[in-house]
Amino acid sequence: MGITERKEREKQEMRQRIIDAAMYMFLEDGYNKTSIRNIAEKIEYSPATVYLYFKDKDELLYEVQRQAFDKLNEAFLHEATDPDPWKRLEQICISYVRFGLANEELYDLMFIIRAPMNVDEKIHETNGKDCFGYVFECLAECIRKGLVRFENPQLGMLSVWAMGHGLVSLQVRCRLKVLDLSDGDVDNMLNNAISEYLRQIKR
Amino acid sequence: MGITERKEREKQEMRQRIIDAAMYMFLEDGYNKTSIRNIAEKIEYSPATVYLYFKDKDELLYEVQRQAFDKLNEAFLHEATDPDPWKRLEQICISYVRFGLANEELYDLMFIIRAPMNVDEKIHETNGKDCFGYVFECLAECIRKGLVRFENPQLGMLSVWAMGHGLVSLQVRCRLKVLDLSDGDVDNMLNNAISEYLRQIKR
DNA sequence: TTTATTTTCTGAACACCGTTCAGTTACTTT
DNA sequence: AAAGTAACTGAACGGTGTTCAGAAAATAAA
Repeated sequence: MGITERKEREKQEMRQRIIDAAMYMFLEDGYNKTSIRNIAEKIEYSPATVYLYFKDKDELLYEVQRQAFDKLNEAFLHEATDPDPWKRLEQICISYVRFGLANEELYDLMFIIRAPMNVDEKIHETNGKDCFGYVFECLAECIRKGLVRFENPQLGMLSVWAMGHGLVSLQVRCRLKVLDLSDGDVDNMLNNAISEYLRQIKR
Repeated sequence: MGITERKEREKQEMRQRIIDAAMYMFLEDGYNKTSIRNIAEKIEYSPATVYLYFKDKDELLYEVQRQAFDKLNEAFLHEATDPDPWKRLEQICISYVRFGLANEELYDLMFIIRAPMNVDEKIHETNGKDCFGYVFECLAECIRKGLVRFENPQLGMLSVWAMGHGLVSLQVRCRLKVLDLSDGDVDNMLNNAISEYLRQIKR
């Protein structure tokens, strides 16, 4: 009988509607300023209903995060496709920084926010794994072909990621104001910094 | 008459007592989990009293942050004193990362947390300015003496800072779990990453 | 010393938050 | 139509940052 299937489908649809509303609100106001009540209001349900589909706010955030990582992965698959691994690495770095600066709230809940990483150990084995793998594979190939001044791919990965994340997160959290630059100059500076770094790690 | 002076002194003492309690609680439980009520309880005053000395929670955080930056500056003045600017830069980087990893909650409210940077534009002109200046001066000297593969001191500053901050903040916010390393290995990896980076920017 | 004034402090409240649960409503099965 | 199940909600709990009228304490004036 198709009735249970329809029910299941409806359940998933409801779940997705909540996720979409959460995504919308998180992007609009950020994670902390968005309440379950806000999300419930947006989909015209009671706040309690949200808890029939998600254990708590963190689990909801986790689902939004998953979709955010899909979005970053998509960016990689569109903007970082050069067959030459070194050029691809360059594209990845530029793509990563661009993504972070263009989607500050999304970047925040992917890489900065505290919450969801404490939910469950196994979350790290899924969320963001594709993105990580894509970069790691590229970097490993660069190392194998001697295109880069790293020997250990894990160490290289850490270094590249730290630079990208450092640039984005300092900007996203307004710490670059001490540099006393105009808005356009900051963007330039960030791009220059990533280019400079790439030049430095190139063999 | 010394009575107004004593009053003023007492007011400052009270202020400091609140700051100390806040610092203690922030370090213990982090900024978000610490409430004004907790802080008030610690000093055995009513929550409302806190608001006689601080406009809001952010202003209180701002004062704690100021003392945190003093602490980092002290670390620099103790651990990064080599007369050779390049060696001093190395010491600064190592000192910075060590400080971040050893004082996660402090690092959090200095460089990661969102709140206090929105309080007032002029805050950035004071908090952390000393630390920033210390690093900047050192880097500028390195550039003047051609010890480093940078030309623009601002760009170099951004790069060095981004790397240091990237390493610390990824670790502090548990994003390095994807690397699948044991705790000791992470520490090693972070140290190696900073050494590797220094090698790469050295002329 | 007693009264008046100023300073310091607090209890209670406001509007929010995440979360739970008894009880209502809507749907499905008999 | 009645019984049973699934979906939903109103109201509450204990928490949050913050405000404010009024109590308490310290100082000044009489």
